[in-house]
Amino acid sequence: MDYSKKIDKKWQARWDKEKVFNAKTQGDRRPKYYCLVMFPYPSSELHVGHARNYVIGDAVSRYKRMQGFNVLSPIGWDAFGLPAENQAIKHKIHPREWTLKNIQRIKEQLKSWGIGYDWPREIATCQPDYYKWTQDIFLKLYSKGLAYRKEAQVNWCDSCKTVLANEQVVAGKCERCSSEVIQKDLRQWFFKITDYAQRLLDDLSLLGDWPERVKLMQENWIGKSVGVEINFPVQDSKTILNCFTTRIDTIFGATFLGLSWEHPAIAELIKDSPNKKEIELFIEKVRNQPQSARLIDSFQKQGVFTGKFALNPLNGKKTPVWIANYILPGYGTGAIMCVPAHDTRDFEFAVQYKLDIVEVIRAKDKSGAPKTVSEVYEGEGIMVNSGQFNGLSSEQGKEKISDYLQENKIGKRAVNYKLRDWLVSRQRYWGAPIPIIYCESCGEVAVPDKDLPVVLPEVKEFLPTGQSPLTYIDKFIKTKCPKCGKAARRETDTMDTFVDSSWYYLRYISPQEKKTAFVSSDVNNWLPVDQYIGGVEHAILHLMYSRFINKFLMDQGLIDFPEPFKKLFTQGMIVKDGNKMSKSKGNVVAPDYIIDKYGADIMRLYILFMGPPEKDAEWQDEGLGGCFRFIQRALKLVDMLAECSQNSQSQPNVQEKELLRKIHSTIKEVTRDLEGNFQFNTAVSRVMELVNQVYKGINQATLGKEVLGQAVKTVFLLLSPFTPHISEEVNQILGNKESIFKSSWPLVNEEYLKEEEVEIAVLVNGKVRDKLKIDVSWSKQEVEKKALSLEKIKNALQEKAPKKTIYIDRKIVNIVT
RNA sequence: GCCGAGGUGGCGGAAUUGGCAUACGCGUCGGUCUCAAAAACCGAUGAGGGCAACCUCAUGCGGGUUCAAGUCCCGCCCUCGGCACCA
Repeated sequence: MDYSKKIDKKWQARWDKEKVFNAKTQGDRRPKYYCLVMFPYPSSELHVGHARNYVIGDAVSRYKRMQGFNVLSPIGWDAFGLPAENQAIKHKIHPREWTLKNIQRIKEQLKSWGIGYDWPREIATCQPDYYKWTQDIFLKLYSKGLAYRKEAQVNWCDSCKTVLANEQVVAGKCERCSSEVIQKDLRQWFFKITDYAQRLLDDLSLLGDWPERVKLMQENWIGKSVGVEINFPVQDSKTILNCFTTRIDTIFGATFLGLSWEHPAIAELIKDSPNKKEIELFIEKVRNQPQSARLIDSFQKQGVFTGKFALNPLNGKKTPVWIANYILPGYGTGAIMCVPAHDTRDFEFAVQYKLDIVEVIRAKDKSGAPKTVSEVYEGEGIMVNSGQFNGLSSEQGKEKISDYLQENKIGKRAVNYKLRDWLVSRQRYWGAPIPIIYCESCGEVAVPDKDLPVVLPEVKEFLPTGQSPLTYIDKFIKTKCPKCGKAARRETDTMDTFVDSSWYYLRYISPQEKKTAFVSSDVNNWLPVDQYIGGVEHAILHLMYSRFINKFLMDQGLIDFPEPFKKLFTQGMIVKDGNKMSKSKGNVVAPDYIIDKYGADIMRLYILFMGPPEKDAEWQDEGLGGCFRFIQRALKLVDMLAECSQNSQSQPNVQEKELLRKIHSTIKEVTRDLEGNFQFNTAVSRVMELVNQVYKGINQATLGKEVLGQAVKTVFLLLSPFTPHISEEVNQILGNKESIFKSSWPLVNEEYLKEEEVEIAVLVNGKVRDKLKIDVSWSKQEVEKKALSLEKIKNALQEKAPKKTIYIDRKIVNIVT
């Protein structure tokens, strides 16, 4: 038989008609399995790199279906947001049009690859019946004080003309357009994700089936530090400087205090200073420095003395207060105690401005104050020059001093996180409007539930100006206050796309639901997602936001599971010529020509076969040819089977026995590959081996119809998650009426795996010298005796007497002299 | 700088977790078919040496443990990813 595109179309239509992929969320007795792929962002058509995600997801869901699970595999569109809007502007069309066009195109692509989705559950985040509920979740957060507006220094991309979340700034540049991100003081909307920092950290331990590296990335991003806050009173002033430190054991070495340039106490400290002008100039200079300037190695530590001294609360020592450019305003209290002897950053600063350096922690092999940066000891040790705490270890010192601070009310134990609140407002058009109204007399008012959704109005101009385009739509802005009925105006910012995608996996369960975002009881039955599949680029952004929203919804009693995604698989990128595929590099591999030349199954097979799915892989067109030849070879067996007239004997002959063993060992290994961490590449190669062995038997004309039939059937059953169209066709040719995906995954018959005779390696002093066929019933002594009688072994031994022999059952025998 | 992943033929990559390194595929070479080419099929293919049977050396480098190491331990080198003055 030949494989042609007709076969693809034929089976795609059949699957649709027979609703093979439409799950019943209620009343199905089979165990549920929710297989979710990260939904596509429709800003352009898909290439083979994208295809990997969907092909893997499809292979998993088809496999699980054959294993007897009630599988849910939905799809939708992450359809709001900057990339679509930017593309639309570039092509001079409305973002909606652009997006819907792409959705149409991608849908065709996914269908032509035979990816089996539950299409009636399709959702798009840009549709009012979806974003109504995004707004609803916003208001739920708002009512709990977890969505709030504040004036803050925020990341601003001047090319995209909008603010960005911390997570969307990569090395000081905009994640989307790579232009320099600057800091602006703006009034913006935030989600209080920091309230969940500890739980987001703790619950990583519930995620046993997540890749370790993703959990580590989240852990680092949350960045928990345990320490103390300590008060330094300033001389001749009412000001008290509160510093956070994780190394309170070094307090006696604090020779100066450092303030960030935004510290609120600065104005008070310098108000009478003769150098006021100079200090203000310095602050202005630092404030205007771009973020990326701090990332380069040559970044110069600079500072200015305030003229004030603070008193060390432990020894009363006078400590100069400086303002320094290396102290971050957004972390801790924005003020630190600086210990140059035990912190390289403080050391560099101290050297530059000739400040004191006092050793207070003695390392095993070092002593004395450091003279160069490399001598700075940052580890723990024994406390010295530390008054009553001398002789304690750092660990004991931390405890003792923390107690001392609490008792004397000059400080307290404290915890800090690097995680910042999630900035969710955007000054752009293509997003869900933030459902808030401003009233002169009532202030900030939530849009009542009955008025949702706040529909995104049609506009003609959506070019970014730094103001949301909605600002110019009078009809949209002008409204009435829901509380007092007076004239009021609407919030004009839209929400970050990551808000849309932080809950979509809940909507799939009841996508048409009109009364609520999701039906709790159904969601509780179907979630958490059993298998989530997507790119590692979402390790922090989407996956952290979703975990946060999930926890929030649990706290509201709306769902009963703490984590949304039980198991996570992050597939590697497909690269071409060593580079990520991109239009600008001109190295995009579009799937159309592959489908045209070879058909969908060959592309699917190659994508799965090209390498371990979690690793990056280099696309090579030649690899497709290999998969094509393999399928041709396998299909030829179907014809050979039809023509085979050789009836099997009642007892299988030697080759048939071997083939039966191979069939069942292949089932066993392929199943193990799929059950483990989706080792599709080895699964495919094992089926290739099986086919190779069938050919050996056929060439020797030793295979009867019965065994050959079993082999052919097994080959295509095992391949069916990977090459579904071909497998369906063969399944039909073999006389089955039902879809192969309604049949069950083959089972191993252990009987066939039993061997009477095996070949083992015979080693002399660890080196293989010969092979030996043994009967599995033989004892060690018998094997040893046989091995010693081999010519090659005698030669290798050269008359030396064996000292001992190691026999590993059915594997090797090693003779040691 | 800190954290993580990895380094195996000409290439993509296997190796049941300490037990026959290089499965499977690509590529290359040789053969069959053909006027010829392509396709297809069959065979060979880690490196070096030898007429040969065979021998020696090979999993980034250097040590170690073991009857046995790609796999375990110690010390380096290199590549890729994340974070980046977080006190």
